[in-house]
Amino acid sequence: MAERRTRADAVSNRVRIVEVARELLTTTSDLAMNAVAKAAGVGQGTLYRNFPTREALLTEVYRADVERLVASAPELLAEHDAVTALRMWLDNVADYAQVKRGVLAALEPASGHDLAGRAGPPGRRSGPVAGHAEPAVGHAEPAVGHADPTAGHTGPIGEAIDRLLAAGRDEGTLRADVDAGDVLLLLGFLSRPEAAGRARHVLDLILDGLRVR
Amino acid sequence: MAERRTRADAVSNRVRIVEVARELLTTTSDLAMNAVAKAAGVGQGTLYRNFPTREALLTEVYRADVERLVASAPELLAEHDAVTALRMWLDNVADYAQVKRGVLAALEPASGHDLAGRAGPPGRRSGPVAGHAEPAVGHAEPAVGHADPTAGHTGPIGEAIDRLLAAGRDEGTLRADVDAGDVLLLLGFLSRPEAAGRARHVLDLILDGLRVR
DNA sequence: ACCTGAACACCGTTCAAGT
DNA sequence: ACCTGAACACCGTTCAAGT
Repeated sequence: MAERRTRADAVSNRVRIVEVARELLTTTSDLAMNAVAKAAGVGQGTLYRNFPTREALLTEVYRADVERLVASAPELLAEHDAVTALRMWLDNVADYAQVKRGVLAALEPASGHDLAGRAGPPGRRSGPVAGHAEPAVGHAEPAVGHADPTAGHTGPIGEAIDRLLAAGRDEGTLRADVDAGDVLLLLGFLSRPEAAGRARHVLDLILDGLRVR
Repeated sequence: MAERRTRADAVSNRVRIVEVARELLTTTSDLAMNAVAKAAGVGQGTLYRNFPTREALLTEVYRADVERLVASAPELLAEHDAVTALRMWLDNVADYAQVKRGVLAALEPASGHDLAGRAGPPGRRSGPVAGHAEPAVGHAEPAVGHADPTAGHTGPIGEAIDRLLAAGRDEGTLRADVDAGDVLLLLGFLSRPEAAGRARHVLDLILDGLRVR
């Protein structure tokens, strides 16, 4: 008797939200939550129940792309040496960042709003403030303030990178003191608009720094 | 008869705004304009006349630090080879980014809001939308869409970097195909909170990529 | 079980009116 | 000449009330 079927309208709402969001992102890269709700023809509450954070929504929007990207890493490793595979994979990421204008940008931490208090006397103040769902690509759990031990769960993208790095380490062609977190930090430049024409070139520099001398 | 003295209250307002902003930035890294005006005890209009954009305000807040940073480049070059000088200079930048939490972050493009229209029937709609003053550090004039020719006026920081790069090029120790824009893009990682413990290490990787093999 | 939309607490920015 | 602050057009997020 468990596993009750979700209502049909609920399902269609969810997919419509994602579709609309994807479409809006081709134009705006900003993605105002209110705008998504309006464009999808649902109340804000519906939007928020389905996607408690903007990250959650973006994760869903780009899920297929991220999976493709992740899946390509072992495929490239099967046919090329690690350095070449890494290079090709990074080019894929760059292309992806190019096309999906603002994906990486949209997934950025969203800054402030975590000061807990605001000291507001009037109003609601009930649930937890928000709480960062896992981002689809790059930069997981900042754990603000203290450097977290166990360092790095960086999500599926991070695992793909680690696979490429490990292969290079085994070959002796990539530095052993580099992990996915380092690479993700370096890749952050792709989210900047100034990276437009230079992505390839900067990737050259990065890759050069990752190789053993 | 030109050069009329500015009113005393105007002057004190301006310096108070900057002081207050600097202080707020030690706590928040967010810097809401309204909050600055309130804390400084001035109307929003006064704030905006003095600093038409958030960048303009931040530039003023960090002017002294930026100048120090820029001035240190030739000093380092006088006493060390180019690679060492660059390395030390980058360490300085990292320290700076560490202490002034959110400087680089605060100076980021601020994303969207440039779609000109919004198609709003009611309301004002008068002056130009905004217009990006020059940032104090990193990433000048995106010129969204087209890769601008003449590539790179990257401000004083960019010039300091170019000086360091040129020295290395002359020595034959730094790659000739790298410019300040590349380095600024790579340095962007410093603005991410995840860079906290790893800044030095990632700088190692970057520097390695900049050296001739 | 799911939905809507008013309501709250914020933003940035402008501009009429004051001194 | 400079200032204030109300006002406008947005945000994100929550929650009472509906179906």
